[in-house]
Amino acid sequence: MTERSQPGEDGLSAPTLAEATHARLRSDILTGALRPGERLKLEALRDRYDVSVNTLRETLSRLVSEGLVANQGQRGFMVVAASLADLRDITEMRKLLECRAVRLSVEHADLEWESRVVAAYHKLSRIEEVVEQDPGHWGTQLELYNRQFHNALISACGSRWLMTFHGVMYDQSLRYRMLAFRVRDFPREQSRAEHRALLDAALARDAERLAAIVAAHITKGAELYQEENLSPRPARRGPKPKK
Amino acid sequence: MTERSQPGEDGLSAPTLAEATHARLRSDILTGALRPGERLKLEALRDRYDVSVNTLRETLSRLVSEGLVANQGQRGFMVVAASLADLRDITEMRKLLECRAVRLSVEHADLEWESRVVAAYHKLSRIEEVVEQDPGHWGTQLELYNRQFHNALISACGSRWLMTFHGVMYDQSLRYRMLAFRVRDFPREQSRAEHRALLDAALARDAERLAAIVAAHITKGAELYQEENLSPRPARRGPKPKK
DNA sequence: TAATAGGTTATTTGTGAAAATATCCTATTA
DNA sequence: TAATAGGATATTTTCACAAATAACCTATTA
Repeated sequence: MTERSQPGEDGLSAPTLAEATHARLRSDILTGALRPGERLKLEALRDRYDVSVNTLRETLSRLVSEGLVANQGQRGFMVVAASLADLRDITEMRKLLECRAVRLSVEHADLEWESRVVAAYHKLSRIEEVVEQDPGHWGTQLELYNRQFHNALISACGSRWLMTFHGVMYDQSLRYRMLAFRVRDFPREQSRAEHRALLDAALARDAERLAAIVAAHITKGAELYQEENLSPRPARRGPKPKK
Repeated sequence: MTERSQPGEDGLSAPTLAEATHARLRSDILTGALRPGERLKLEALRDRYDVSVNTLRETLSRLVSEGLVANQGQRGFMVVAASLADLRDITEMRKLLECRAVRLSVEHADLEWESRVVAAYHKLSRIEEVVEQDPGHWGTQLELYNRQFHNALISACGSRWLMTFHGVMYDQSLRYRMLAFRVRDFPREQSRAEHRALLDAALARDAERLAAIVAAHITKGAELYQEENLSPRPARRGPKPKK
């Protein structure tokens, strides 16, 4: 067996192997290392992640509930397919949730919230500068700070469920963003300007303006991805699609 | 080993034991047979459901993602606690989602949708009559038809994710309803009147009115449950709460 | 040549038991 | 008496292997 992780390095690391595997698989799906529609054979995954089949099964079951893996009956697991219709659905849903959340956040705003927003913006802004000059290499770090900024904006909404559902939608949209990453370059300048506008609106505690910018930001973000590298069939080799 | 289920009785029954167990556990949590905060020891569950520990683990992991079970670290699983704050959160969330969904449904309305709504209302209405005279015995059937009616109302919204999230919130609110079932009698007449109003508004395709009634319906439903039989601690017997 | 039946392989599903970890009880000491 | 250390028990976590099922290939027939 592989050695267990350090007993509590940062106090928050997941001590169980199953949780660690869950995070790894999830990450591999979100980054596109595991492509949409790809079949997830247990033995192959066992080799790749070096854990037992049962642990994988537990992990995959959780990912099914999170909408990242599909399970159809007795024919195993696969990465959920990607489609333009799905992307549209996710985009609309994320707009609904995030707009509502920022409105609530402004309602309940306090100094703590403001500070979190400012701090998150600072990190994001800095990494954006770095990426500007060395694109490609710091992509994942930028994505992390991007998420943390959006999370900070809604962090005072006071609804655990709203945060949860928003997180799911953010993950889903992130996957589509990652799938398109290699094809088109992201319009960084425009994105930076919008983040700045979000910060300003938040500090001004202008809920309407904030929600409007959020909606526009999300819409624009989603418009970039066309169906170019979404679908790829998992390469069914059997000539028997069964009717 | 226990025998497997019939190979496809109604064409929709889950063929795998894990899925069946998932449904059973989920049902037991929603009906309150497993109380909030109750510790879910694997061996005890193994006896109760007659499946192996691994299958249970898979099942429980899925329920964690669905927000019905909590998992804290290496200390096993438990039914998620219930609280008034959580109920309020769920109620607001369900209002947001269901109102949006009925509005979209009216937008995309067609004859198929209308028929589904009418059919679901008919079933619900009939079982309501039955329950009126023999309360208590047909409770679960009423809950089933209630859910199907609400599902029919939003079934034309065109958003898979909206349906999914609404389903989660409906489950959660159902759990609270079931927890309060033994204490207070449900105001059946008022509920019936509201269902009738929902049907009328749907057939009139009046989105605004429909959304307004939905919001009121959900709010009233949630106001009934006070914190009487929510919390019950799982009876920690160890005197060492560790700081 | 197309289609089907049979057997073979690949994959999933489920079980029991071992290792790791937490919890609990008891006795010893200050 | 209170508190701590040590060992015993209970529980979770993980694995390796067996049964059940689906996928695949080949040969035989119409």
